[in-house]
Amino acid sequence: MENTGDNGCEASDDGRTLKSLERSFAIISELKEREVAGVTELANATGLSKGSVHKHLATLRAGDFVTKDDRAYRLGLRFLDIGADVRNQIEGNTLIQEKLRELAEETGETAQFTVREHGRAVVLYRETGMQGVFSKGRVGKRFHIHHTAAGKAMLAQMPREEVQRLIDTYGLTAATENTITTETALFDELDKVRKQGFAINESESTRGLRAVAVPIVDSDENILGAFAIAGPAHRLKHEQLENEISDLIHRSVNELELNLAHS
Amino acid sequence: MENTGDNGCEASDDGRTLKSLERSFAIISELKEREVAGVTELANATGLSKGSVHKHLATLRAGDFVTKDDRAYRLGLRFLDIGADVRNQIEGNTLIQEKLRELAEETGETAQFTVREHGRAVVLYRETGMQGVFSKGRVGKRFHIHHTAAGKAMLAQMPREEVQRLIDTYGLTAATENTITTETALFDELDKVRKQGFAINESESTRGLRAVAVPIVDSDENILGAFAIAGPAHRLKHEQLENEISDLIHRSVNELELNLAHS
DNA sequence: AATAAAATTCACTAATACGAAACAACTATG
DNA sequence: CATAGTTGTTTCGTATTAGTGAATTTTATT
Repeated sequence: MENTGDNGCEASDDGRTLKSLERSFAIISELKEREVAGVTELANATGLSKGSVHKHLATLRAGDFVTKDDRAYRLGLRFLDIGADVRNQIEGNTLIQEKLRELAEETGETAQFTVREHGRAVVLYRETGMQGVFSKGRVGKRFHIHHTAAGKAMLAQMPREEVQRLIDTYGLTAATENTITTETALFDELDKVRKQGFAINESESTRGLRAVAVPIVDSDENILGAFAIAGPAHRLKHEQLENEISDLIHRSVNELELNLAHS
Repeated sequence: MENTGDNGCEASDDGRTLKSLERSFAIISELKEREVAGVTELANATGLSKGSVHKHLATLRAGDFVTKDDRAYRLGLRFLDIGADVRNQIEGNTLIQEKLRELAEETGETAQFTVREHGRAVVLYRETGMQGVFSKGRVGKRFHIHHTAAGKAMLAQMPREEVQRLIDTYGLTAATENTITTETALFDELDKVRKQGFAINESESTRGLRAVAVPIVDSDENILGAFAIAGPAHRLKHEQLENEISDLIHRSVNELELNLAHS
């Protein structure tokens, strides 16, 4: 696995941020990767002293952000508590879940609702159909926005200069040999998406994974997110995605948009 | 709504914790309750200066724990990212979801998988059946352990002195007029639960809500959590819970325990 | 356009987070 | 069973830095 700098926790030395908090983030980050770790291990990983790491962990523990069994520290469920709360704050979340469920049932594949946050695409809800789980993309997972169908669907709704800004900030990193990595290719793709009304992901994030996505916008043209259906390339043929499946998603998105407008 | 001190974020003045981190927690806590807030509002709420709150928010923002639109600060999806990751670390999570789904489908009600963390019961997974959502208990939500069927199911599996310790630490706060609030009543109830093999919640956490729960233990007697079915009292009759539904959950739990033992 | 309010930046200082080392608790090993 | 070797926890002095309050910039309001 290449390090694309995903868990951005480099300490910044300008005086505009709290260093101690950043150190906590670093500890959390390391703990996330390791699932379970001890004080010494984390001290080595972060470059902090054992005593300091201990203090951080003790504080995080008091806030339920970290658990400790014996000498094994883990991340706690407070993150889920807050995360689920944040997720439930978006309007129409129950409706969104219902629609996803319909989609998952009708297609038998995985249906996802994705939003963007900063420059990333984040999967907020996920329902899997009968065909079972073809994972990648668990809830909460953050993707580079140009790697995913949902991401491209959202980008296509954004003004060109905003897309440009995202490119300038985050670049166009590759995930597979199919990933779009040049500006011109991306803008061409977004034009196509805009014309079609849906975006397709042809193994651009994971080899063997296909997906279609349709953007969701409210009456004020705000991008709320995107619905997507994803599955293994051997089950989901390209023509299916372009026809039946994109139609299904469109129908769901339209119904959702209508319902949201009346509330 | 009474303040039971749920979001425990009182600053402790012993030198064993990081004060600046605790202040961040306080800000996060306030932000969670308000959904959206500005610097001044948070400064007033926490008693910190505007400048300081700003610095905290800037740092949290850099870590994707907070988002800012215009002058509106909100909690970010990083919490969901980490939370979902923590949740997925528990063994057999896919199996658990499958079983919940079966249960939700068979009963038409809401099926939940709950674990304990520290003295609380936390809903980790949740599947809703056709009868629709009778909410309370979204994913990640933390309950006082004696308020819920799942909590009582887990307590019944714990050694008496550990239960005692929890009571001593957290007390037996009331949520409704049915909540068990005395030690003797609780221990009696746990005896009953142990004999029956399931726990019932008769409007002990929310008026009009009934639930049954069965504990899940592994081959080493470790308590992994509990499965529960919950729904409105008018749909779920007491006899149903004691008979058909508790049997259904038992079957699922047994299958799950078996599967977990072989891995 | 003018005024008000809120967010951000700045400089200074008191608070405190950090590191190093001592101490305690637990593991492994002979 | 004793001893050496880890690992976690606590203590303490000090350098760092987090916080305050005011100045400055930005955004909203009249």
